[in-house]
Amino acid sequence: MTNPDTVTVSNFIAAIVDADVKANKNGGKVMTRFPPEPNGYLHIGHAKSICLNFDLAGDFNGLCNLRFDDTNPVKEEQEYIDSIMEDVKWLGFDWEDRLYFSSDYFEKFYEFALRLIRKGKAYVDSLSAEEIREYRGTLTEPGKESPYRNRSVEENLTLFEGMKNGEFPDGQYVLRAKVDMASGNLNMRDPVIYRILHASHHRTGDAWCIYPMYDFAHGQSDSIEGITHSICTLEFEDHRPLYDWFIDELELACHPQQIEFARLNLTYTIMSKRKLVRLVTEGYMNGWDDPRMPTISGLRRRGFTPESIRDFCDRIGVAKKASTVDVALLEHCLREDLNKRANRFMAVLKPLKVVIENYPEGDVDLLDAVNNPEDPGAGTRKVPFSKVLYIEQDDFMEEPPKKFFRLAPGREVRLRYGYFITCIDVVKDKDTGEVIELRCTYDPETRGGNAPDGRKVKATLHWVSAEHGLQAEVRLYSHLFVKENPADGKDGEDFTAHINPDSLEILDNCCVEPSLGEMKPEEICQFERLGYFCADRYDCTKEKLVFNRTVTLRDTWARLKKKS
RNA sequence: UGGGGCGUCGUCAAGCGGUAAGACACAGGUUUUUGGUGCCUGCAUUCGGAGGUUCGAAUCCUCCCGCCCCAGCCA
Repeated sequence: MTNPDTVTVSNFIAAIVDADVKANKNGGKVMTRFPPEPNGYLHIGHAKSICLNFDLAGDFNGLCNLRFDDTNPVKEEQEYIDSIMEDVKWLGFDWEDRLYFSSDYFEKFYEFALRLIRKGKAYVDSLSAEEIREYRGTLTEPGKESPYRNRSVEENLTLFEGMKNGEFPDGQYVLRAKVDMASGNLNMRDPVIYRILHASHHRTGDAWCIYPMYDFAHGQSDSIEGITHSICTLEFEDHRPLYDWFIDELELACHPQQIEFARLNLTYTIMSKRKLVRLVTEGYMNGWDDPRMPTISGLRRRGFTPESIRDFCDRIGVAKKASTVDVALLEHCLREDLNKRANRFMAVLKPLKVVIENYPEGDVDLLDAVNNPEDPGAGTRKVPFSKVLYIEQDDFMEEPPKKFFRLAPGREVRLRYGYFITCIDVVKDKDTGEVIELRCTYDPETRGGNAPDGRKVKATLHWVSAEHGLQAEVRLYSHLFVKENPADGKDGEDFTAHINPDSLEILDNCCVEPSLGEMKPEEICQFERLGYFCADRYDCTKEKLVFNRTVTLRDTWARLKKKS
């Protein structure tokens, strides 16, 4: 809880709230809400909204509710409610006892509708959906009033009750607000506020067969909960006049202020729920929590920390300009967090066998390794060294280019925490010519990694003792799409055409140092020189180690290579 | 051609009439037993454009241009 006087107003919404608090609007109280529809999983765009709403409340001594906007039973499911609650909690936010559902207010909404009908501000329409569309007019032409617009209050009441009592099939009637068919704002052209839906609701079961539309539920829900600032995304800006109209016509005591901000877009991914659902149902992804998904559960499984996501949401800011944030910023926030907290280990993803010819057969040397150079408190561990090791295939080149510092024939390098070794011979497969083994010598004087004579090497390689290493599966993830904005469709292609065929590479013959055998599901770590990884939340067991690559380390060598 | 918004560095984003913050990215340098990290340096004479007001304009006015959203009985 922060003292409002010391709050740094970090965006235009906070500025509005700050001014309202200082002017003692709403008695100086602040109440916000995060209002997801349970029709899909939360993604990082929602995280922006969650952080905004909870932080706004937190910064101004207020509270933030979690409210499910569950007015459309045909699209909503309990599974989504469960996942949403889990994700919000995981992100680090707490709605305490303020878990609400729009469906809890169905009775009240019904009363509100009655009130409108009695005021002559709502009517039951017999027009079909197509007819309503035709009567609505176009962007440039005004709409026409429905012939049923002036039914008597009594007839409206009778019909609406009939709708409620299930006397009519879906689509037979709708209840519409009587606003203005000539408005330039389409939302004001007598919007439908109740439709007949003989569908079972995940919470109210079959109690209702009429359901309110978003516009007739959202603002009223806000009002009922005493929300002071109703934060939503830009596409609802056109709905604000309607939002205000309902609250005014219903003469509700609490009139929340709707404020809109631009939703988050990220490069190389998509954020639309409709598209995300397709990735899942059409089998492009292995579920909503596939580590390539921008969903909260996907990012979590990928190895992201809640702290890094919150930091990201802080840094991107809040404004009204439609924008696309470079995913590199998200990755930067991630690396910054992981660098401080991830313990380091050695893991060889694509093993190349190295035999140290002058190392005694059967000897094992337990070397000291630092767990996290950024955190002395993380301590040290022992790493076994022996005659036969694995190094990374990428760390050897038979004919090294100018700037390649790693191992090559005749060259000396350091094995991290181990010894200096020199490559004296290369063994190749007779048929394919592929390098299958390196013969090296080591310098016993360099134990730990320093030469007493002060001689330097240009590279330090990670390695794992063949005899002691553990076999592991490693899943290498990269950007889901090859195109910066897969959804722009300007090339006439469906967004699925831009899925990165290499977004997942599974390596099942990796060799990792013994201490990694202790990793618990979801535990994060760094594989030195490679990246940050986590033990897969579901698949990693003692018997079968499975690691997900969360993000690579910044790799200046890779960039150099790419340039040339 | 209706209504509602938005245009400040490659990408986000401060700025609110007194002479363009910051972050990411990028480019150099430095440190380093991770080509990681850290540290240092550089990176908008200019704010979509054109006029105008003013001693002074990204900030005020006018016109123009561009982009986004809206014609679900979705949210």
